[in-house]
Amino acid sequence: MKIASWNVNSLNVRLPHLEQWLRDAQPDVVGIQETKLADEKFPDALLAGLGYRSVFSGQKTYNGVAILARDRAIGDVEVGIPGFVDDQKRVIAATVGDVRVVNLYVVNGQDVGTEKYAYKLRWLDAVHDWLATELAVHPRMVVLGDFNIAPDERDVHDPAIWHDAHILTSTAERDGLRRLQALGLHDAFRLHHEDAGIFSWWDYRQAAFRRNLGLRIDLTLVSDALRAQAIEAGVDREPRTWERPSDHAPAWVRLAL
DNA sequence: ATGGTTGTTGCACAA
Repeated sequence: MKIASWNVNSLNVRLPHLEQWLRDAQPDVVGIQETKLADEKFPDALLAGLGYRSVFSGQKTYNGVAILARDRAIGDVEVGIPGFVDDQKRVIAATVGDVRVVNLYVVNGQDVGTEKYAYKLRWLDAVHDWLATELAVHPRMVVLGDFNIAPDERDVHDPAIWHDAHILTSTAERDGLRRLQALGLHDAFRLHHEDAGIFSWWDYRQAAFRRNLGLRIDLTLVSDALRAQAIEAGVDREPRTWERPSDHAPAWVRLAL
């Protein structure tokens, strides 16, 4: 069972890339972020034609998340963080087979010290408390998404720029991610790779992709109960080479299920 | 990064 996460940065623009990538990569489950589509505009019929059921929670212009699944029903769909009032559509969870899939579009946070940064930290706290209770109900869980946090120095191209006072790498953000991991959620990529310099996002500016000036901020976390079954993980750089790409590449994990 | 690029019921703002 191959499970992937991809921030498509507008599903309207990237739908041809998504179609191509579904054919190439053959994922069983995909969490999509930044669809930027209201629910009535979501291309569920088109995706069904490609063999994927979909559930989604979106809004125009910003945010928007979805879960796609092939050959398996999608059940128990939950949208948002219970008890956390938020107009921004950043969270969707559902059960696929016997795996609980939680798809997160983590707040970017703009800059350390801003109001958006404070919202990011509050939001991470709320996700932490929610997932702590969810894991008790659904021990077989994959939490994936655009985390907008690079876990450690191996996940940034230049630690002198991306340091403890910088957005996406600040100490408080990394502590927030570590608290999630401490619930028993393991970065599947790091279960199989120790190397630095494997990234999932490259800024559109400064020819960052060509120069591999990136960060690894798109993650697939597997719960304790699934850890031994996470047999392979990686980032698929290829869609980032295509014409008019998303700034993110798909991150994936393969479970022996 | 005082820079730069992409996306949007766009023309400023989010990333």
